[in-house]
Amino acid sequence: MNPLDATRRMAREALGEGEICGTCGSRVTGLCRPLDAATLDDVLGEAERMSLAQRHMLFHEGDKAGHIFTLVQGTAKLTRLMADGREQVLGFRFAGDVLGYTGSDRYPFSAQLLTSAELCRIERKRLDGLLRRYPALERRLLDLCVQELAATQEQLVTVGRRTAEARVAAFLLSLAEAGRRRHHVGAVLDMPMTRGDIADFLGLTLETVSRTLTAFRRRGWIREPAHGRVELLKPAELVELTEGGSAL
Amino acid sequence: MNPLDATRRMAREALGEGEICGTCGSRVTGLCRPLDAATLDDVLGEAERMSLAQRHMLFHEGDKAGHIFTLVQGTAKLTRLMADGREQVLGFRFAGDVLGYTGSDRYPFSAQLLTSAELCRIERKRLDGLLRRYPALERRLLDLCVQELAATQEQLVTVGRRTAEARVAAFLLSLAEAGRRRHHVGAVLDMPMTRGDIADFLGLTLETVSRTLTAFRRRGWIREPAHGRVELLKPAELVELTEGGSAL
DNA sequence: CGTGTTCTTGATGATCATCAAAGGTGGTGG
DNA sequence: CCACCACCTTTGATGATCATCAAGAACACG
Repeated sequence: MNPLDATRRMAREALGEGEICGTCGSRVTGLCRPLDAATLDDVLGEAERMSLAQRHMLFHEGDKAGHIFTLVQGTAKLTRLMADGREQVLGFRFAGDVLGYTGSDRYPFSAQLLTSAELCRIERKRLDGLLRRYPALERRLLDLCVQELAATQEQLVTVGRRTAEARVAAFLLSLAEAGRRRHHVGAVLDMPMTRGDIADFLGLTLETVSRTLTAFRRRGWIREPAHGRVELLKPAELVELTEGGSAL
Repeated sequence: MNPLDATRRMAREALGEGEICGTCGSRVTGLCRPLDAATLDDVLGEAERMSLAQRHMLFHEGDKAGHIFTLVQGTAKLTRLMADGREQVLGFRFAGDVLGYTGSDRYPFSAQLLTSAELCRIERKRLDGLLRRYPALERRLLDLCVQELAATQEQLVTVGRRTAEARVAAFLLSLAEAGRRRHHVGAVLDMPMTRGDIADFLGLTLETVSRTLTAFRRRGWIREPAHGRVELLKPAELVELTEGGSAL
């Protein structure tokens, strides 16, 4: 008997919004969130679950876009490489996010895990078939794309018009927001990215990011109880910095 | 007799890729590009054509998202306002582009015309009905969204990791690229945006943009035969600047 | 022709990058 | 279990890039 059958049956039965899904995610987020039982069953039949180690490259910029991933557990960064070797981080992705959907047949950026991760992937051409059969899936993809676009535009404002301190503050707040979306409990956030990653995200150098974080720490605005963890002690101050920032 | 009938009949007959469409665009681009005759007929029945003057605000950030627009003729800028009044230009939009599709019920940014313009708009709830009836439309919207996302990511690289000169060069090249997409003929490009607009797009000040453009002019890389016009005389040099730029 | 807006150009200085080096941290293998 | 090594982080000193302030020139509009 196919080991998937049990989990599929489970999925078909437990399908409330954000419910647990045995095969595709700890909660039904990712692609599958709004699907009805029959559709989900079908989608899961085409999907493949996997565990990968920290630093694994899911795909490289320019690779053939063979799969769409949904991150079940863990964190990843999306990056574009410049001609001279420096990189721009386009964004970070967390549990429940979908990665690698493209219009063209090549990935326009790279995706690398920052932590070990669980994920679920589906072949691009299988997905195309599913999209044809289930318009709800296409709608879901459109919603996700619109959200990503909004987040990227927000990031453009941050990088284009804010001071170094305001950028770091905005980053910390976005971490907290991402935690909230994942129903994260507790005040301490995971921050698995290095200062270099953060710098490449914010258009700064790692030295500036480091200096800014220690400044925040000294002001009592944040706390770093362990490596890869932060707590925002004074979110209001961070927000104010973000808003008032006289950048240019 | 409804004056639309004639144009609709025309549209139904002439429907090759990029063909002329009497009601919705000088060419069938925008939303309607990949639609078959019956669908197009239906969509056009729900749409409304209009001419607007330079500087007209199509909508403001935070407004109720009542319409989706496709720009038939002219240029617009999309902007987000910061708390202190400065603005970030998220992008420029040209003939054939679609504006104002959102996941939420409010526009997340403002749209203002830089030139007088012709456009075609459709009510949001009518569009929703059409999307339900015609999956091809939803697919089209998804493709457009993916393209916008890619463009915004590219802009993030420009603003985050390039020098002032490289940013201006990238902007000029993107203008040329946009011209190409619209089958623009001739070497001289329209550039209806002010130095201030360009600065707000690139995360610079208008003075820096001005200085950089005069520098390019003095090097013989560009020419401005009239206000609101540019010609790229040495695109290769601009590309090199864009690539080699040691920014941070 | 006058007025408001946009553009250009200059002088000055702040922010943040660059270069440099030392202190931590985690991981690996002996 | 400890020691070593690679990588990440912190902190300092210096300077370049680009913002800011300022004023005049060119242009568009009524």
